[in-house]
Amino acid sequence: MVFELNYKSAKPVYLQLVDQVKASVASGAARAGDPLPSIRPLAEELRVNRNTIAKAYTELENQGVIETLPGKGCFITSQPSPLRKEARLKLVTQELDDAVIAALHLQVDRAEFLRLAGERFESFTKRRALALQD
Amino acid sequence: MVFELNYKSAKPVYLQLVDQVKASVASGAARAGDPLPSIRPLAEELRVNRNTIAKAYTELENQGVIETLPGKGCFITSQPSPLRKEARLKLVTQELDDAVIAALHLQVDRAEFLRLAGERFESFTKRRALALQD
DNA sequence: CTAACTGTCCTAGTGACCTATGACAGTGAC
DNA sequence: GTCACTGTCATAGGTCACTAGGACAGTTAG
Repeated sequence: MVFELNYKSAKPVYLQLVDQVKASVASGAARAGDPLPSIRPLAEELRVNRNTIAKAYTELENQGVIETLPGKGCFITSQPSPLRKEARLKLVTQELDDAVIAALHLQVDRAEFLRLAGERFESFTKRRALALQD
Repeated sequence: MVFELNYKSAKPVYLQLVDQVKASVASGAARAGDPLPSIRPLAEELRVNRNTIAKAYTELENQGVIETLPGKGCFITSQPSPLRKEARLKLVTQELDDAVIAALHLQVDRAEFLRLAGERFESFTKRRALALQD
């Protein structure tokens, strides 16, 4: 797993890590059972404090993306979301609304928006399919 | 313009205001030339400090959503984004990637994702069309 | 057992955010 | 001109998220 941090960003480092782990899982780069990098070495590599990594892992565990085995490490979970379909659609809708608002402010029309949406979805699912071949 | 603030949210109040103004513009509820509420009365109504509203308006002006006429107030701009099409598509793509990642984590498949995307886009454009009738 | 690793808890410093207040400049009605 | 409005700036103080370093408990290899 390769992380890229933007220390100047308004988004806290630990949330950047959360997003990147979730993106890795979505793209298939990380699969159920895969271990996450150990906190201390990763902190040293990224030049941040151990607790920053630990906070990211705690957040990922709360979201059900990873699980912690005491003394052994953190691992990607096989994750069926426990939420009802209604609740899951609502969460995706909120993300889509942000994208729609951005599109309307940036003069991106409906056709182009939907083309991009399909393109990006397939970008992730194709990468996931490739990763599953290994 | 009606604002709803969540004081417990992790998102700063001034950014909540920025998002809501941008959403109003996207939905047509606010149109070019429309005045924004004056800083002092709005601050009193929302029970926040004047500076919090001022910070939101400053951010909106930086983003080109509104403009300030000294001594008169703040107004929605007729806003063609100055960015090149390439740059605008990149920004929308980033928003869409967030939505795709959420969808994949929440077991929302491609068809449903694209259906939602079209539905939400039209939700905004329909409201905008209705607002233009007035 | 020791040693080296795993994640976790506790305490503390920094800075963003919000608040409060006063003072300032530009506009328009009178 | 005065007065009431507009947004802006400077200052100061309080709160909390974020980050940092030390000490701790569980696991595994030797």
